Amino acid sequence: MSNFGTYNHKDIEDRIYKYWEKKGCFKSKKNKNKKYFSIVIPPPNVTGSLHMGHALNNSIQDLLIRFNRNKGLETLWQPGTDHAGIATQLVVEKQLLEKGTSRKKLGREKFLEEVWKWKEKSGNTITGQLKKLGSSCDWSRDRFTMDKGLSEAVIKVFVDLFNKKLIYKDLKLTNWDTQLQTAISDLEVVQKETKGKLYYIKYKIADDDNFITIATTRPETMFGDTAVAVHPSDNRYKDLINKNVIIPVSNRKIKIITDDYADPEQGSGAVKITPAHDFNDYIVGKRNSLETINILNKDGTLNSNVPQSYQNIDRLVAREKLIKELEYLGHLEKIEDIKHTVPYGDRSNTIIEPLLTEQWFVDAKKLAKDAILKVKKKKTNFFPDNWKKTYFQWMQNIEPWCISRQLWWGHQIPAWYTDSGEIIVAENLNSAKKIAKKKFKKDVSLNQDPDVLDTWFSSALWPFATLGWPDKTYELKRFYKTSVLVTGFDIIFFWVARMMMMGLHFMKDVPFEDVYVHALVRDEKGQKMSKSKGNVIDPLTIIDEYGADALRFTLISMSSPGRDVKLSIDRVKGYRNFLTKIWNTFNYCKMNDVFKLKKINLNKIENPANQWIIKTLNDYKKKVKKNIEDYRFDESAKNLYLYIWNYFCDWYIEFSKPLLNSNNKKVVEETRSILLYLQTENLSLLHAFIPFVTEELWSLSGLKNLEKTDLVNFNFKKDLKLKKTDGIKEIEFIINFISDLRSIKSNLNISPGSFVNLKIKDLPTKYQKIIIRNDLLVKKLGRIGSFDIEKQVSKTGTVILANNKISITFADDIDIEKQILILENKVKLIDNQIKSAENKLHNQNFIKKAPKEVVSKEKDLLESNKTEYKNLSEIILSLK
RNA sequence: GGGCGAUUAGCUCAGUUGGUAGAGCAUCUCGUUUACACCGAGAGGGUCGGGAGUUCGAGUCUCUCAUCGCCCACCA
Repeated sequence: MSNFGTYNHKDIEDRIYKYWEKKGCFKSKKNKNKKYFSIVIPPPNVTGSLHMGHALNNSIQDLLIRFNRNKGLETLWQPGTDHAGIATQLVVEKQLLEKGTSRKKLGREKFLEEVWKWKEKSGNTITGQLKKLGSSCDWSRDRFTMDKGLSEAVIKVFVDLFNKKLIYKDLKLTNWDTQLQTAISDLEVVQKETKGKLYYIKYKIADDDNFITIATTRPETMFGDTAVAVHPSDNRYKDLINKNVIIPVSNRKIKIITDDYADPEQGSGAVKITPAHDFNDYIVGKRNSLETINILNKDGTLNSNVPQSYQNIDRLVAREKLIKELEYLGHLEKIEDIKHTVPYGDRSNTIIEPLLTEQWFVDAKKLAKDAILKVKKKKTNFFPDNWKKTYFQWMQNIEPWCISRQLWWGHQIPAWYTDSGEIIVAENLNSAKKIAKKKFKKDVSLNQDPDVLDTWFSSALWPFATLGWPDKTYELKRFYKTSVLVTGFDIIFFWVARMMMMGLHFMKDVPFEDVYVHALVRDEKGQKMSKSKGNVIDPLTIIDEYGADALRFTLISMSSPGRDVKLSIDRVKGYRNFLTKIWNTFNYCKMNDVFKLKKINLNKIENPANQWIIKTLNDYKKKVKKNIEDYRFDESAKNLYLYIWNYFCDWYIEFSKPLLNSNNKKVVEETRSILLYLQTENLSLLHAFIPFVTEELWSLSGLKNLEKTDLVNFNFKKDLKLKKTDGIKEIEFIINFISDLRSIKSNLNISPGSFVNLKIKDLPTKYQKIIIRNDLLVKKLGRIGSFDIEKQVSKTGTVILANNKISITFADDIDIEKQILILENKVKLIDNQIKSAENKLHNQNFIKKAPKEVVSKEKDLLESNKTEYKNLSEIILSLK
């Protein structure tokens, strides 16, 4: 076959991935270079499936990993998945419900068996999808937050922090999800703006006929009231202080107290205090030694602390019932419509209740100190930099982290209780027993805490636990701290901050040097993708239609710092076209026997075009590499695209055609070698962005045999140093010349394909020589029949080419009028520029204060503009 | 209430110490020439959200206003 056919990603991607995996191409290869490069993957939910956010996140990571692998560094991309406690438990519970059974019916042990089954069944989905994307993780090191090693690490960390009093158990008001019936952390609560009602309720003063009015959005909690507070300086209520009021319906007596918390401006100025069901009231209650009365069951129904007729009714139903009764009893003063925010659980999407429960907490404030300090000292850097502000703001105001969850799926808390309620924390039952025996001097029966840990607790250990901690493995020594963490901003608090705290505490070093924070992927209109809106673009659909390479290149080129990625299919299509273009350059090379060469033979490069393309390649290679190192992936993709399409394809391949066709054997051989070299370089530079198509072309073209390695494990070549550079400027001139000529032809409505004859006047000898030396290129690309250098200029076709007057003899009739018009417009533009430059140069302040280079540049510009103005004016005159 | 960000061509976005505004897509015109029509050549299109200031000079720095987005906190 004379070429490689057409690019079709479907024939390539899966096959190539299997090849890489089978050959173990992603395993890190030990070397003595001090530098290394490592990334731990943000573990996706084990039962999840790939969405655009993952696709972006992993495209970037793979770009970095492959790039550094090609740089020859010892490289590790540590993969793994997360057990996603709540999410996974919910999924399995839903399945059980469909089967007519439930978690509770099965019991803990059986239920966990079901979850493990589901994990085994669906756990490979996300991994398979990451592979489809081309992710070059070292899968032989695949980890799971609930695997044996990680579970042991989790337990060890818990015990250690407990012993250092950085983990403790406390009875506190915590966010309670009444549907999932578990505590959740502050971060898992989302505040939603809601339309609500503000109820004004009259409480009767005891031993008096007067009333005091309190305002509340949650009247049902009045059964838990233990005081009414007014501001000490609020004269309206001066006489009522320390009097008792009677809670309607329940008829319980509570006291009117003073507290600064009561705001005279809000509501009626008197506020009910319900310490067991409101975070502010809880503090007020503590301050005033008030009783706390819990009125809620774990499922959100009212408990036995409320009047009988309200017991076991859901709080929201009870609210309606109570309002009716209050109205009937004459205690309801008025109802106002208000907007306020209501806390919702991020998983269950139900209203969260503050509830007094015993939970386990991490003393985050202490751990945060070092985590703040190390970022201030730039031991870890954020990209873009301003995310560190967000990080600081949160870390400096950090609250105790509630880590216990009343779930079954997760790491069970390694705490045991004696019958008398003593707590023993140990790594397992046996050591707990030993500790207990020592402590109590006898065998005692122990029951393990039924709760599990927040999933983020195990995720926080990810950067060192996956590398083998607490064992002192080679990988832990070699790859911690990791080079960079690639993540979305939505989990800076959930994950990044906590990894910093844990990493610093247990490893005494930051978990990553850099944190690259990427944006959210939105649809092309900038809307968040969501199932309900129906605007979700599934990466797998895109991969199927356009290929993973096209998707990767799109996402990378669109990820500019600090901006959301607005994904459009058109963009993907455009980059798929780019891949086809690359493919076709290989067909071109194949047709010209480039790949028959046994080796690249380049010493002194003689031909100007060949010198020029090597210079261009070197320039862009430098740019692209720097862009990647600066985390400017958008720029790197842009420069690569520009180099390949606009320089390599549009100019160099076109130049190479007449060169390969020439009779000069030396030129032909040199050009072939250059093409072979360029394609080697092109593929190696492109590989990290678009691994599949590049690896395929590498092998098809025979570069694999020539370089004796797969592209994935190829090390970048050193730049080819040019020994002769005299041709570079020549080609720059020729490109200008040809561009101008094409533009003129188009302006004159001359068909781009037709040949013209040129007569050149006033052309400095320097340029004459350039044109003569490169006449093959000029003639071919400029579609020029002949050119003569002469003194006489025919009136009809004088134009400016590359700043020189040149007359053209055209075969066809030409539209002189149009050309005159265009030239006149150009003259106007130049005239404006001349005026502006003259103004500047007449300005003494400019001359004095502007840097010399700027002034001299301005002078040069003025001169060249004046020349062009003169030339153009003459030509216009001659044409008329 | 506190913080962060955005506003540049019809659309999506670049524009890194202040020095004559760029790309891709879309549009229009022309075109089959050693790869590629998923292509080539050319062209049109912007008072850089409004206002003020600093400066010889502002898309870029400062202030202010407007609109939009996000995060945190509060909410009787």
